[in-house]
Amino acid sequence: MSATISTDLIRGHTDTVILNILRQGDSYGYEIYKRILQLSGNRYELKEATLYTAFRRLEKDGDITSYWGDETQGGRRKYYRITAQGQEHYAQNVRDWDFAKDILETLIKGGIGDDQD
Amino acid sequence: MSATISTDLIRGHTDTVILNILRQGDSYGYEIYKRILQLSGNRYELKEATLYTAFRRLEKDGDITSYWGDETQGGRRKYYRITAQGQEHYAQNVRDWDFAKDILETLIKGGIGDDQD
DNA sequence: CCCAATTACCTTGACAGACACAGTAATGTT
DNA sequence: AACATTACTGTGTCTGTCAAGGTAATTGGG
Repeated sequence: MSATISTDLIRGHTDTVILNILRQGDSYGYEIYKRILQLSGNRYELKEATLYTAFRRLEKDGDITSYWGDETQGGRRKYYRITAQGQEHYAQNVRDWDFAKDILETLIKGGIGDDQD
Repeated sequence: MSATISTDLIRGHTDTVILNILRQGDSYGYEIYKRILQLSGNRYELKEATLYTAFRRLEKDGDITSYWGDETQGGRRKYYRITAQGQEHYAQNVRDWDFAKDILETLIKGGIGDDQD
């Protein structure tokens, strides 16, 4: 892996990243893990512990549901599906991110004369 | 305050925000607190506990130094000054943010056909 | 002149998200 | 047979943020 993203820069975005992948169709843990690596060009690895912790959280909150795949042979797979509520939360999270991004830019790079409102 | 930024979206950026303000000149806690409110257009309030925690961390790490103001009368003020190392860390943090931002955009909004590398 | 608001600093304890580490179990490859 | 890979799970730890609490001086309004 080349340069990587620090933990704290991704923090709080994990759920949104997972919901975004599930918007494109049901998937399971290991596939999502691989997909995130691929989408980030090997620059961000969402650790498995973090991923499965997020699944519990999202399912408890009603943003996703899960079901076991019917692989009669081969490793069992637990599939996750985004719910209508999850779709709404995803959309809200994206709005929050777009909103926060601009303010962060100002706070991080802004200086004299950049006052708001 | 109108809409606000969630804690987790700002997490990990606190030090960078403080360093950015100190790049523009020495300052003290309460002034920095107010400045962040102002720069964000009242959309983000860095809590005092967080601010003073960050001062300890930054000073311990050598990114800032502190000295008491010489207000002979009036409330004492503890001023903070960014060090050369702090300047370097600030620059690196900004690079990290620019880098992470693009990847985050992809992970949050990207879909099929957005593969990297 | 008193009282409330503001300025200014600080500490402690708790919480939540991310992850290191450890484990289980099946399949595929050599 | 041995090893890598796929696939899922639990436990305990670390770190940044913040709620809640505290101290003390100054300023402005009634």
